[in-house]
Amino acid sequence: MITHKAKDIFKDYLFEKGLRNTRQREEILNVFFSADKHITVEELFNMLKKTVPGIGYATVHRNLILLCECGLAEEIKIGKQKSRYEPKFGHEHHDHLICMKCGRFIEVNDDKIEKLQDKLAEANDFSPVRHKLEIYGYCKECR
Amino acid sequence: MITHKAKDIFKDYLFEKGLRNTRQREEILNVFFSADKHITVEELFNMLKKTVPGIGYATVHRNLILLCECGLAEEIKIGKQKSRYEPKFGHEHHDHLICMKCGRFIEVNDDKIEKLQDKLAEANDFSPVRHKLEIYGYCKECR
DNA sequence: GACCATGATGATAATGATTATCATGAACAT
DNA sequence: ATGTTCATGATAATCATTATCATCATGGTC
Ligand SMILES: [Mn+2]
Ligand SMILES: [Mn+2]
Ligand SMILES: [Zn+2]
Ligand SMILES: [Zn+2]
Repeated sequence: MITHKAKDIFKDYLFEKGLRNTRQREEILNVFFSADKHITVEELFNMLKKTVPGIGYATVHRNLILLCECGLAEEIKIGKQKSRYEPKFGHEHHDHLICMKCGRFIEVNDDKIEKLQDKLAEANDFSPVRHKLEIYGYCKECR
Repeated sequence: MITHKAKDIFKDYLFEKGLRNTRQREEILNVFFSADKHITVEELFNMLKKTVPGIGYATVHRNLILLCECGLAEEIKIGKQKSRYEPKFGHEHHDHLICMKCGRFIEVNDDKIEKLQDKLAEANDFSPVRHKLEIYGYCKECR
């Protein structure tokens, strides 16, 4: 269920930037968070057509970008697949185990790895900002 | 300098698959390995036009895929950038530190991280096959 | 060397996700 | 209620990648 908190974050962001509340934006937020998975623009667009007939593909796309900007979503690009967006409210940083058969994403986190990454960057005179760790293989059901 | 070994690997692969040696294939291999960096199809295409006038873009693209198939190259996709290909002959597995300003790739490797990744996968009933670790930030010259 | 089957090439078009454009409609401060 | 300006939705543009296809070239055979 989508908390009021996420809605507030979005509304505050819109206000700050001088942007407007719209029926579409409300529904995009609702459906995106209720889906609660790594979703493509197209998938979200198709879901939204039921609640907001006539909604445009570009509107969904534009607002996913907006959600990313205010930290409520994150774009995930895997190889050549189309972009996916994951809800980020209340989600800590995590990495992904990606099943090469069924496509399932398992979200994981390992503090030791995170720390070693920082050390590795440091050792190369590199200031890390963010990182992406994806492990491809086969999940329990698929191996 | 490109060793005979890489050429042999390529030729053996072509023979196995019933494919043919061509002037274009020879030059693509030569130029790709002498460039020795993460290169796009377009960049390689432009370099090749000097040695093989009239060479086609599609030919370069097709043969980079071929080089990947026989293990002499690896495709690197970073976000929405166009695909890059890196020579893999004699290269061990490594990860990348990617400068968000100048675009430089620093190749790194950390055994501890590699081992922890396997443990992490194991702990999630996941059989890892390969992985991708990219750390984005700023290099020595750009921070 | 000539011949032939078939893969390779290069020009071009198709594809498809993403992004831009623009006329019209809607939000919201006054 | 009005006006300004942003948002929307339809549509087109973009652009890397991939497919198509007529023609050429390779490598095996005689
Ligand atoms: Mn991580
Ligand atoms: Mn690694
Ligand atoms: Zn699976
Ligand atoms: Zn740099």
